[in-house]
Parts: sequence; structure tokens; C-alpha cells
Amino acid sequence: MNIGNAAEKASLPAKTIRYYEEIGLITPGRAENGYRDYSDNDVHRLRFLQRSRSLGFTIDECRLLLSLYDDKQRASADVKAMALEKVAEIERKIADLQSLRDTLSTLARHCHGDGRPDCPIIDDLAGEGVSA
Amino acid sequence: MNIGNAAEKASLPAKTIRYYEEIGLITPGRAENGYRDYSDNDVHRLRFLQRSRSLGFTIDECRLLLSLYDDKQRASADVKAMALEKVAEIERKIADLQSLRDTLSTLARHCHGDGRPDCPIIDDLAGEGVSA
DNA sequence: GATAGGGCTTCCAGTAACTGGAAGGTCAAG
DNA sequence: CTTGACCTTCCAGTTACTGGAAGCCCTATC
Repeated sequence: MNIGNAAEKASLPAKTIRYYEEIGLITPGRAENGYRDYSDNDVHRLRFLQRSRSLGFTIDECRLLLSLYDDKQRASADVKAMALEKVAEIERKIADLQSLRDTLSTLARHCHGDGRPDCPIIDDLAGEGVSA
Repeated sequence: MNIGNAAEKASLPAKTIRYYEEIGLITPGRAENGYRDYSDNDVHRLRFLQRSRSLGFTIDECRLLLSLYDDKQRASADVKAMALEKVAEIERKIADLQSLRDTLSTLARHCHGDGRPDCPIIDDLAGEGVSA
């Protein structure tokens, strides 16, 4: 099947699929007219990629995941370890964002937000305002 | 003062400071030997940049914030609106990450994580596993 | 048979915000 | 006078695409 079709089935832009090919994540066949030709298995891989990317795995992690997917002998422990490490990473990011949000809301709460030039947010950024 | 000194005072790498100059966020003077020469006010701006970047504002937002900082007549409402929009954006990101984390932990919980090749995480990525 | 359109191809460039490294000038200490 | 730290510029690389140009392929319609 052509790239447009595969793109639709995998919920990925065609551009992205070509990019994945460029970096060696997938190698579809070619039709006689030079068009890429995707098998059902190719589409399967693309979906795998789409899903793992949307779960926050980097491209390199997806590469590893795909090789585990291809390896019928892989240990589930390897995959579980990656997933758990990813969970921890996501939780660190969440904590960072929460503290960011708290700081910013505190700042905003202290700002009267009218037409006057006086602004505690700017003052804080300038290093002389409320401590969040 | 030299860039190394300014970098230390602003808690920013010298490389980053040069980059900020390149994109027009700051324009220090030059000493006779060609070295950049930072005034106290320059350091102030750098700190402002450091803090607003660390609060999650993009460079373009920092540019705007700096212009509000420079503008003694600006309305605090403008700044407050930016801060609140940023808070909303951060909260969206947090929610996304939380759902990501939940999906991944569910997956990991269903994985026995031993030496056997059978792995629900891979199965899910392949589109045939547990629904998280 | 000409043409219009949509899809496909390749290649080049740009994004955000730096970061690393090479080649070389400047300065203070020993 | 040399060593080492610090400074300069410029170029390249990072992540994961995305946009666009130039041009081929295929089908349908007039």
C-alpha cells in the first residue's frame, strides 16, 4: 500500500514515516513506479512507533523497544525496567511542572492585574519581589 | 565585568549568554581588548532571563517580558495575563504527563517482569494487549 | 490528446534553545 | 618565557520532525 494509506492506518503523517525510514526504523519495499510499498507488518511497526512515541519514549528508546519486539526471546524484565524508568522520569517532570505552576500562580495572585505599571511578577523576575 | 563573572552572577553558562546576545536579548559593551563588558544592569537582565526561562517562558516570551520590564508604563494586567496563560499551559502538560504515567504504570503492573519472553507491554504497543 | 488534480518522489532548510569543539588572541603568575 | 585560565569567533550537532520547492506518476475529464 502507498504511504498515504499507511499514514492513515498508523495515525502518522507521511512526512514522519519517511523520516522514520531515513533514520532506519522501518524499510518498506518499493513498487515498480518507485513509490514506497507498505505491508501489513510495516503498518504494524508504524503503529507500534506511533503508540510508543505518544507514550513519551524517545526515538532511541523506540528503536530499542522495536528490537525487543522483534526478538521473540527477549525477557519481559527488560521491557518492564524501561517502562518503570520512564514512569519515574515522567514523575520527575510532573513534580518540576507542579512547582513551576505553584511559583507562577503565587506570583499571579500577588499581582493586582490592572492598568497600573506596578507589577509584582516583573519585580520578582527582576529579583526583588515576593518569594514564591 | 567579563563574561565568566557575569555568568556566575546570573547562574547562566557563558555560552548561553553569548547566544542571548546573538539573538538580541542583551547587548553588553566591549572592553578595549575585545572582551564583552557587562554592567550591573546587564547582569540584572541576565538574571531576569535566567529566572523567566526557568519558570518555563519561551525565549520569545522572555523577549516580551523584558520589553514590559523596560517599559515603565506597562500595565500589570498584561503581565498577569501572560503568567496565567502560562499556568494553564503548564497544567495541561501536567495532565498529559499524568495520563501518560497512568498508562505506563498499568502496563508495567501487568507485566510479570521475569525472564520469559511473554510481555504485555510489548503486546500493548503492538496493539493487542491490555487496555490501560 | 491535453490538462487538471492529487499523490508520490527527493532534497534542502528551518524549528527551539542551546551545547560542544576547534583555532586562536589576551592576560596574570611564576 | 611559558603555562594556564579566560576570552574571541565560527561551525556543527542536538531532537524529532515540518514546510516547501521541483518534478514524476496516475486517473479522470473534456
